[in-house]
Amino acid sequence: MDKKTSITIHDIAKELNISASTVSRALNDNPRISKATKAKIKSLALKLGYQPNTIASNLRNQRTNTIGIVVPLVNRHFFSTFISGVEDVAFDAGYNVIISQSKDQLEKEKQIIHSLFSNRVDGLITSLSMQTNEFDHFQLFTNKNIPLVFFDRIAPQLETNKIVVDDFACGFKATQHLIDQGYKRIAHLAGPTVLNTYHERMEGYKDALKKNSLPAEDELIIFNKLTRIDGQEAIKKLLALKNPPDAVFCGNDTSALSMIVYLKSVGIRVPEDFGIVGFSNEPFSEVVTPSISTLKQPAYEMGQKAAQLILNEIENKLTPRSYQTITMPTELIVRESSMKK
Amino acid sequence: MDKKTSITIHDIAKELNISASTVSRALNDNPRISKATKAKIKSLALKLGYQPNTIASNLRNQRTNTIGIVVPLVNRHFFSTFISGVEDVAFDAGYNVIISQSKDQLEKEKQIIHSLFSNRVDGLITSLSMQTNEFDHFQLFTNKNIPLVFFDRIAPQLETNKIVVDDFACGFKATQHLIDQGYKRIAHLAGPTVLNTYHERMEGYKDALKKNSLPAEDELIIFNKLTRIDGQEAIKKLLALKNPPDAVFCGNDTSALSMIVYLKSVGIRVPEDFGIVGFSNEPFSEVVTPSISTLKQPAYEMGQKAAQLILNEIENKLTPRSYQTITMPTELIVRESSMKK
DNA sequence: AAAATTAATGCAATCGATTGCATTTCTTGT
DNA sequence: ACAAGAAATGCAATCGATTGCATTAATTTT
Repeated sequence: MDKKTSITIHDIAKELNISASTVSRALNDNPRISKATKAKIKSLALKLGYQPNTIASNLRNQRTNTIGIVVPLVNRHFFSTFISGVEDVAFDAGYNVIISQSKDQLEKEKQIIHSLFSNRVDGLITSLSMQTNEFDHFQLFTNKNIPLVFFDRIAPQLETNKIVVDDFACGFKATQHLIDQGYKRIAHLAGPTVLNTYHERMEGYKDALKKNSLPAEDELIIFNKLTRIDGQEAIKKLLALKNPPDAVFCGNDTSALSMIVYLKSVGIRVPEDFGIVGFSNEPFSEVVTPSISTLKQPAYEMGQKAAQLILNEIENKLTPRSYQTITMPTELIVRESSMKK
Repeated sequence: MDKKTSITIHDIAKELNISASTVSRALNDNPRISKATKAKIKSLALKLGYQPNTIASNLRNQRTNTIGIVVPLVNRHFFSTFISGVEDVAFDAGYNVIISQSKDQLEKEKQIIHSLFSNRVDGLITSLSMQTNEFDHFQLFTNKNIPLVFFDRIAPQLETNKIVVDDFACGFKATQHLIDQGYKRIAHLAGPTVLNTYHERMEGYKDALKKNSLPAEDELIIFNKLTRIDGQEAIKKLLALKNPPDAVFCGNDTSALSMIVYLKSVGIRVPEDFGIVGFSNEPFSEVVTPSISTLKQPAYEMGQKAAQLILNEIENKLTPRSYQTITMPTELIVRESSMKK
């Protein structure tokens, strides 16, 4: 059972007394090979259980039909759903997907980028780690004109394709909604603003306050990494202010949830006494009590779009290249946590 | 900027007037090369921005340092967390991970398996699709003694390594717990029992009933795919029985949740009037109201274990091989949805 | 200084599939 | 029946890194 070596086109060639080139062409349906020989070759290939060696083919063809994906964490709903979208489109186009996670560490991100380059992926789709503040490692790809698509957390200074949502507008919408609901003093929990996403959300928040002639006080904006614990600490801090807020727009749903839990525990009612809006519509947001108002990003569709974009770039090597930034639609989902009215 | 071809060891060799073999050996720190030449070569490699071509290396070495993973869906918490565990261990060992999703379709699973084989992954970690009822496609791997690890949804009839939890015991624990809480008539929502996991959970459920001299009536067991809608339809059916149950052990948390939502909507109180236990401890289970009692599987640790197992197998080609089935610990997490007492 | 070791490097084949450029085989027309 | 053209197949190089077996260079021994 345990064949020492795999069946290769040479084995087939030998058995049929023809050349390996003919076998290769036959298996690729090259019109230069006669119907008869093709049939002979294919049936023998089947019989011997021939499986092409993609590595050899890749080496010769200088392409791997593989797309690399680097995300901060694969087990975060937004990212895994995005990946699912990429994977589906890629699979249908005959591409494989190699996935790595940066764990939000710049060093790991660098290592991964090098590794994927050495593996000669045909394109790279990525969202930056929280620590990423330099971009030299991406030059491996840009220098050689290997298609590169950023999504969500992008590198604004690099000329590449990008898939984003309008985080500024999202921040604005969320804040405006809280204002419309009658909340008077609105705080914001922001993530690391080196990342465009968190920065834009915050700016949208500020803009909404300004447009409504509300105070945008520094003490109302708290920066951290938006974990569960971060959310809890942030809400404690906010409630301890001389003049505490009566609503918070949170940079993600996780921190929004932990705020709700904390508020419940100290007897502050949501949404009656306090309004909360989160971000990214995690699966739990719909089902907790109170359910969390949030901004929905079309993660799966973003993945599909990213894949389409990169496949298009891979297959139609356009020169000179033009890069697009695609902004995907978002939706403010109003749920209980902010329904004061 | 746009170099036509990449730098290869031959380019380095030519520039230094030495042979490619020497360059190769130097870069791999082969002791046969003198310190001086190594230094010369490495510094030039750095200067030229040499990046090894992993494809070429893989072809020659007959190994890819790549592990394939096939799961039903990457954006399901259990699977993405498992993947995260695999990825972490694999990365530290210098391995890449190629991920595909079967979408619970047998045909897609087959295609993927072939593709991963052709890509010559060094090992394969997989959990079966819901449709998988034949296993011939895995012979590609078993025949050639390529390490194969099943997890969660395994193929009992194949001799391979396996990572599982004791689903039987889980089903038993869940049911016993409901009994202990004073529920009298306990139903079960089962997934497709071609899959060992759902089958075992059901058997555990039955066994618990028997041990407690409770009736195990056919009408109390419903089979479907455990989606949200499936859960809702199941609970409707159960409530419509002449003699309806007062508790359900659900095959997953999703269906458990949708049952809770439905029960709320018709004014049946959980856990006072009706008890619910789910399975797999989805992130939402902890935060919904009432929170869902469930069985926690150590997804991340299972991924780590699977990776360790397969790496060990890859790196110490043992013959004859011995296969192990590793049963990981689970935990019944008792929350509100079943706390009658 | 010649012989014997040891150290350092090079040659050429290999991994398996692909492909430009022959070469051979088969048709067709006259 | 034979030249000319078309059709089918083969040769050999290529993709880039690796490695067993030389070969050359440097060092030590006598």
